[in-house]
Amino acid sequence: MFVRTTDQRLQPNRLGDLGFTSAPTSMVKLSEFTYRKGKEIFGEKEPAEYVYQIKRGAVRSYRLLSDGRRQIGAFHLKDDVFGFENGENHRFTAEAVIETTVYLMKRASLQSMADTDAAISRNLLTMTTTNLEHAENHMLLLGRKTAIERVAAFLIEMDRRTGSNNVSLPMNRRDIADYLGLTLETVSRAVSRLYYEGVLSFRGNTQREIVILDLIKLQGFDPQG
Amino acid sequence: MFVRTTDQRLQPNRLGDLGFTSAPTSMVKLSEFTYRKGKEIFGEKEPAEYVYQIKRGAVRSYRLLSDGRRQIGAFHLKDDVFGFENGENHRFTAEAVIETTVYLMKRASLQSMADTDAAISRNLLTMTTTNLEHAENHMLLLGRKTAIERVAAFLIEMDRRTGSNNVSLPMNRRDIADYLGLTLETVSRAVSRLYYEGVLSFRGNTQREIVILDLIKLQGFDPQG
DNA sequence: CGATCCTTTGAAGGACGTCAAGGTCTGTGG
DNA sequence: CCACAGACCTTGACGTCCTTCAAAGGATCG
Repeated sequence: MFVRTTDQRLQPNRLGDLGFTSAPTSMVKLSEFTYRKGKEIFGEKEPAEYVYQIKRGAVRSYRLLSDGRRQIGAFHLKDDVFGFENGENHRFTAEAVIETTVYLMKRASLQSMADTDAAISRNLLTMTTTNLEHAENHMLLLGRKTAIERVAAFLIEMDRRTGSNNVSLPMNRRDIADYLGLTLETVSRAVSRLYYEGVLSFRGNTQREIVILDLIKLQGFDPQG
Repeated sequence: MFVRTTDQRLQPNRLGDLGFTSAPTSMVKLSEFTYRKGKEIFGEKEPAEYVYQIKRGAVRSYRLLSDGRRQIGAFHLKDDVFGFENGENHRFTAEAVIETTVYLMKRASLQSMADTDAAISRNLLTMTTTNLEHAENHMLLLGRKTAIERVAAFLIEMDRRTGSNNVSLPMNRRDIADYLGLTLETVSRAVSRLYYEGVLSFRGNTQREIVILDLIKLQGFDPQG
């Protein structure tokens, strides 16, 4: 039988209470914008003028080495907040993985709100801590897990974040590889192996629509803890 | 000639202004404690009762996989603050790398101080952001850098943090390896190579006392940026 | 000054990367 | 509706960087 946990507490960046959707609109001007697939939302080292929340779509945040090697630090999905910086500049480049609509908020407004509202200030700390926890987990993955373990961990993460065993991946194999510190071929081989082991199958006629058939067995591939 | 930057702004966790050393002692009870080499200061998932600042010594923070694979997330050196958690429990195990004396402060005291003092609250956010930036840099290293690049980056980091080209490493090769996502043999080979390339030499009769002879050349091994 | 820990170095193996080819899916224009 | 181009994915063969295994030479400390 198939068991699913519904615990959503670890969902990263879900912060409707940051002021994006619930704050008095009299205080905050809330606009939105749509980016086509592949378009850059902001670049590394650019001034951090806005904070974003995803209404629809998916975003990748990454850094590059001088020779083009890329490390994706996080994928941002529906409702996730991203682009918040404590300092002046962005530390990542953010791009739309697919067509993506975001809510925008001026960082300066958020800062001033935080100065007067201790609750918002605490939320900024909570949000940063959530990002830190994600990065800490990812360091363990990148430093010490094998290819199959990384791919399993990725699928488990996507399963948890979408809250469904029908995982629709917006990103391609190269994006996944650059998130997991692998090559796209190694990711492909790992997914194939999980398919042949009966852990997952594909839906429709694309390899991006994945059905987790056996979450317990999948978790057995990831030695977390 | 040998060039050195004196920019210390990125020094992680240096927070004398957190209340550890400069706050009115009438408000805060400040005690200290000494741990012998190898002793655990706190364990993963334990309640986060105290926040620590290093008076003397060095500390490693790490997480384990079930089969014993270890990822060290950070080394904490003199003046660094560590063990601060926004949540209830520690997310890492912390151990003294060598004999280490720390200042202790009750987390609850810090929390209550933050509630009344916005400056302290901002410092907590800044500290968490500093940790996040370090983790982000480390993800790039673990995901996309080669062995020699990782070791070079590590030596550059230690050089910067100690503010001296005479780097005295408190940790052994295994610790370095577990920080860099490598094996101790690979670290040893990389250090040897840098020695034979004239980038560094050793001081005294131990391999832990390293002299950076050519920081520019060393930086050439690390493709950061 | 002996026991233990740490580091280096060599040799061999393996996991993942690289290179290459072919298949599938999607969108577009005829 | 079909043809075609381009993007994406899989799979195989081979290469390589790092790990594993092993041994020997310091360094440290009782």
